[in-house]
Amino acid sequence: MSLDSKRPLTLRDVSEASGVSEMTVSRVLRNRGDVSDATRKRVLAAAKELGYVPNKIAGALASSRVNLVAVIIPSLSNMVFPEVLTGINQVLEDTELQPVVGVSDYIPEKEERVLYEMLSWRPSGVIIAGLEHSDASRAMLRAAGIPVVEIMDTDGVPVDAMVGISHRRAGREMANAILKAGYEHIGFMGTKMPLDHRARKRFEGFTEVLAKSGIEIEDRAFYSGGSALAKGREMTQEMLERSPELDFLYYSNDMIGAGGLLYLLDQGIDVPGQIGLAGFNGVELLQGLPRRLATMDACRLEIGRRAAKIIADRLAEPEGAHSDNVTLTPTIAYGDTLKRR
Amino acid sequence: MSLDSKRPLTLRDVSEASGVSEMTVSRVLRNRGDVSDATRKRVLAAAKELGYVPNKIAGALASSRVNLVAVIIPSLSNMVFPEVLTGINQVLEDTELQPVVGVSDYIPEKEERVLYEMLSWRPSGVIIAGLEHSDASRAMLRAAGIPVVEIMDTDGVPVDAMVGISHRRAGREMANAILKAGYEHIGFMGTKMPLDHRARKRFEGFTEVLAKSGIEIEDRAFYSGGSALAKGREMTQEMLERSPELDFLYYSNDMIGAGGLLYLLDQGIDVPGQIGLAGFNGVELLQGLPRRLATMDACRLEIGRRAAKIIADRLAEPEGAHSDNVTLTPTIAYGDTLKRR
DNA sequence: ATGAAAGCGCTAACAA
DNA sequence: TTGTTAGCGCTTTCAT
Repeated sequence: MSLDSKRPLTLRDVSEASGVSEMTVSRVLRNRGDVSDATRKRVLAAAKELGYVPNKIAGALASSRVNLVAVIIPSLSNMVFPEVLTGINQVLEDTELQPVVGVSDYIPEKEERVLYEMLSWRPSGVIIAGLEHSDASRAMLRAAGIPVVEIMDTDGVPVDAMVGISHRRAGREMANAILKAGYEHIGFMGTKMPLDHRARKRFEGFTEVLAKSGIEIEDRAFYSGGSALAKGREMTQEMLERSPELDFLYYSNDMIGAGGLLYLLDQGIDVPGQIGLAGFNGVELLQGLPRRLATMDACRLEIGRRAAKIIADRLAEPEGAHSDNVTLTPTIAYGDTLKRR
Repeated sequence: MSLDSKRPLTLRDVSEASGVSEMTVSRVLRNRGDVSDATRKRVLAAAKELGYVPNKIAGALASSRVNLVAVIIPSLSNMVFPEVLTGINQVLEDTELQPVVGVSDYIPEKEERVLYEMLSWRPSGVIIAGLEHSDASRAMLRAAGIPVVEIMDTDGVPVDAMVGISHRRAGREMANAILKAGYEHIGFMGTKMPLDHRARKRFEGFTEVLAKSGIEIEDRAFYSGGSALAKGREMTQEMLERSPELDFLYYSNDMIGAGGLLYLLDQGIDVPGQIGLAGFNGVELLQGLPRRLATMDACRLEIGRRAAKIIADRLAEPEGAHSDNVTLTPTIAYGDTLKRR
């Protein structure tokens, strides 16, 4: 039974309850140094009996070691970032490190605030989405003196390390595949997110390749808010009514692409004969659709794993001359909505 | 420019750079007490110039105040918990409080570990999913001496406060609606998760009502892993081949329900005439489907908001005789897959 | 194998 | 308005 005092328990309480010095209690609780089996047992018993929970704040201050890894991502509400977190978790679970997640909502100022807030807890490392940050944020990252891994994107220069894919290249490859398949009248749909740099880069790579063949995007639409699947449906209908000549629709993410696909199937339109479709991300959801949408994997899980690995390795071996820039190269999944060749 | 030393900056550095005592610097940085405008400016300038980031660890230890709220949820990989987090965030954003998320993967031992880990940072409050926890977890929650809100479920006794819906009632209501609509041969599909107590309670409520009408579930199937949409598809096909007499399928979540719906539409089966369908959660995704699946909202956003509100209020006003048990009552969304009456 | 002393970087409480 | 003095609860370091 625990004493029902209001004051949280301290090492001292355990020390008194077990008749052992605070120092020894501390050693037992951290499995450090030599402690006789007898005292170890007494201490453990006392701690459990009291229901003692160590105070990491005091511990961290004294040891100036904090096993926290700050993870900053733009959003939790599309499946992509949770999957990155899963990857990070998988790797950190085998270490002492604990991820702590902050969300920036794609807003640089908010990212800056969140970063500041997290750095003030003196984490051992930072994993942060994207290569674009405010000057202040970049300065903080550099000044923190801890491993920093920028993830998702490799089209740019990292503060320290980076793990991701080239979204520009992803856009280019999809454009090439589409042209090779013979499509010529292309529409684009995406999110209304000027600050989603990865979507922007994909788009840039995409149009760049089209331009080389003298082709331009013939119609485009952007949405914000609401159910992506429903928006994909609506936007597709509207776009095809507006631009019936289109023979290919490129979506900036799989969810709206799936919405478009469902709409076209509803309408009995021949996919990919009459109209081809492609999305981006390789979300699991697509497996359950009546046809598999063409897409490109964003390597989310792997990115999370590699990033966490870099942090863990650096902390374990602070010496090594680390140059950790990992570019993963996803390939196109043609599915059933993009003619092959 | 910051001095490129390896040692992190301290208040003392700012104090020296600005020629003001540490105490006054501290006051400026926290907007506390009276500080002349002149010194305030000097301090702020010095801090910015150096790129000082306060050390919350030291601050928290000294003040024994930590504006962290521990949030413990079973998973990030279905849309339900991220949405709860959104609600929590919305409310906490207007306060000093910061949510910190831990994931238990539906495993009590892991929940216990995560809780222990989080409590060791001495948060100001805890929001934790579910009412079922290990004895040790419950003991920790009680002993922590901070506000604890158990969320999602209200079928049980909370340690302190709770916010959620009655899943048993949700199951009962759906069963009633199904019976009233005249369906009699019912199949059930769900996740293979003995530890998802909310799904279990819905199922219990569901079968309880059926039993009163002398009806039993005639077939059932459970899945784990993989794309829920795809699993819903497969399981539905298999079940109907096995049990062609079924005229209603009740799914434990909307994703597998959506998979089933897509399958039935593919097959040209009359929904809800020949077969009725219902899921659970009210996920946004359903809006984009060719037919709207019948479902019941889990009130995710509202649960998050109310829980955060309770924590914030208690901390603002530690006196009030709080008895915070909030039961939200979702209603059935009939959609297009459940006959009305 | 165990203990004592000092101090991590900050803030509460009081003094000037 | 500003500064001084004691810790917060632990761990480091050194002694025993």
